[in-house]
Amino acid sequence: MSSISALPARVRPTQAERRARSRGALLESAARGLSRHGYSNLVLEDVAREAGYTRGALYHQFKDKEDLALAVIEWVNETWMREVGEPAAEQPEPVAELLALARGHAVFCRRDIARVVMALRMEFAGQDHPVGHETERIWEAGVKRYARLVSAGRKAGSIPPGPPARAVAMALLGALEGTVIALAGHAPHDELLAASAVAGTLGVDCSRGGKSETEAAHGRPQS
Amino acid sequence: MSSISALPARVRPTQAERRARSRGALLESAARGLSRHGYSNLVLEDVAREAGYTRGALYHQFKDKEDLALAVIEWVNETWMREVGEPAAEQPEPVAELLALARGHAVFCRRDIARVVMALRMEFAGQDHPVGHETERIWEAGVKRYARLVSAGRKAGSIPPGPPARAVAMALLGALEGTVIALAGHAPHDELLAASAVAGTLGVDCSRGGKSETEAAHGRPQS
DNA sequence: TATCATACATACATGCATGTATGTTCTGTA
DNA sequence: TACAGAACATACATGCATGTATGTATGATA
Repeated sequence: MSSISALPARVRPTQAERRARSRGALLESAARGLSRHGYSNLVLEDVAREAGYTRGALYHQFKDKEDLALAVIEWVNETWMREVGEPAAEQPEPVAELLALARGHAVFCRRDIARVVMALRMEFAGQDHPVGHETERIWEAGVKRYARLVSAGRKAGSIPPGPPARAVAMALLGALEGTVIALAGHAPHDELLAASAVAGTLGVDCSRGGKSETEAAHGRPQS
Repeated sequence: MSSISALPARVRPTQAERRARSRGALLESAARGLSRHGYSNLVLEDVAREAGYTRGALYHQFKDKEDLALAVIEWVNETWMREVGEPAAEQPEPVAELLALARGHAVFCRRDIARVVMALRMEFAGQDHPVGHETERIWEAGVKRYARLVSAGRKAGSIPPGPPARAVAMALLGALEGTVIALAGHAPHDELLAASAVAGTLGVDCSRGGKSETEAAHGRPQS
C-alpha cells in the first residue's frame, strides 16, 4: 500500500541539495553570530550547533574562520544590493535616491544580520586583516556612491553647498548606520528617523511626512 | 637662613606619585587599546608595554581585565562629563543644548579614546556582562537626558512633533555617534556635520552656517 | 640602619578556541 | 552489489591569553 509513485521520490536529497542546505544554514547562523558577538568572540562550535551541525560540517564547507566570515560578508552584501541598493537606484533624483537608501537600509537592518558589516568594520578598523579589508571595500563603495549623489544633487541645486562631498558622504553613512543600530527593532520609527538624519546631514528639508517603504509596499500604513 | 625644609626634595618620587603615574599611563594605554581593538581583542601585555610596564604592574593596579575596562569606562565618562556634558548644560534652550552636545561630542571624539564606550557597547550588546551593563548604563543616561530635552523643546515649540521622545533620543545618540566615528580625524567638518545630523533628526532647520539659537527659538510649524 | 610594605618584573599553570586528523554514514555510479 | 567519494561527526594537538605565584628593587618608618 505504500504509494511510492506519486511524487518524484524526494525521500533522499541529492548531495548538491545537502551541501547547499547545510551551507545556507551555516551562513545564516554565522551571520547572526557575527552581528551579535563580532568576529573574535564568535565561537564556531556555537555557530555549527545553532545550525544543527558540528564543527566538522563547518570545516568541510569553509576553509577556516576567516573564509566563513568572508562568505558571510559577501552573502549579506549581495542581499543588501538586491533589496536596497538596486531598488534605490531607480529613483530619478539624487535626493530621492539618498532618502530611498536611508529608508531601505533601515528596513533592511530590522533583521539582525544587517549589523554584520558595521560590527566587523568597527572591530577591524585600522587593522591589516582580510576581513577588515573586505568590509572597508564595501564601506568605500558606499562612500563613493553617496558622494556621487551628493555632487549630482548640488549641481542640480537640490542639495545646498557645504563640506566636501566625500566628507558629507561619510557622515551620511555614519549617521545612517548609527541611527538604525540605535533603533534596532523599533519599527516603524527607524525608517522615518533614518531619513531625517540623512536629510539633516544633507541640509535639505527632511519632509517628515514622506511615505514609508513598508507603507508603500503594502499600500497602506502598517498596523 | 635657607632652611633645608623649604622644598620637599623632589629627587625621588613618592610612592603615591609612582602609583598615580603608572595607573594613569596604564589607563590611557588601555583606553587607546579598547577603542582600537575592543575588549576581547585587547591584549594586556600590549597595554602594559605601550605604557612602559609589564603585565605585573597592571595586575598590581587592577584586579583583572574586567576591572581595568570598568576603570577606563569610568575615566572616559568623567572626562566626557567635564568637557562636554556640563558645558552644554549651561545652554538656556533645549535645542541649543542638544546642538552644543553634538558639537562638543564631535570635538571630544577627535581623540581616539572617545570611541571606547561606543565600541564596548556594540561588543557587549545583548550580553550579560558587567562591562556591557556599565556601557548600557551610560547609554541609558544619555538617552534619558536627550529625551528630556526633546520633550522640553517640543513643549516650548522649538522642536516639531514627531515620534516618541525616547525613540528620537536614541536616534539622536546613534546618529551622533555614527557621524563622529565615520568622520574620525576629519576636522573641522565633523563638528558641523554632527550638528546637522542632530538637527535633521530633531526636525529643526539646521541653519548650516551660523548660530541657530535665535532661529531655533522661534520654532517652526510642522512641514 | 634595620625592617616592612609597596611597586613592579619574571615564571608558571590553566582554560579555551582553533585547526587537523581520523572515523562513520550516506549518495552516486558501475 | 560493490566501490569511490562526499557529507558529516569525533578525537586529538597546538597556540595564545589570562590569571597566579614567586622574586626583586624601591620608598616609608622605626
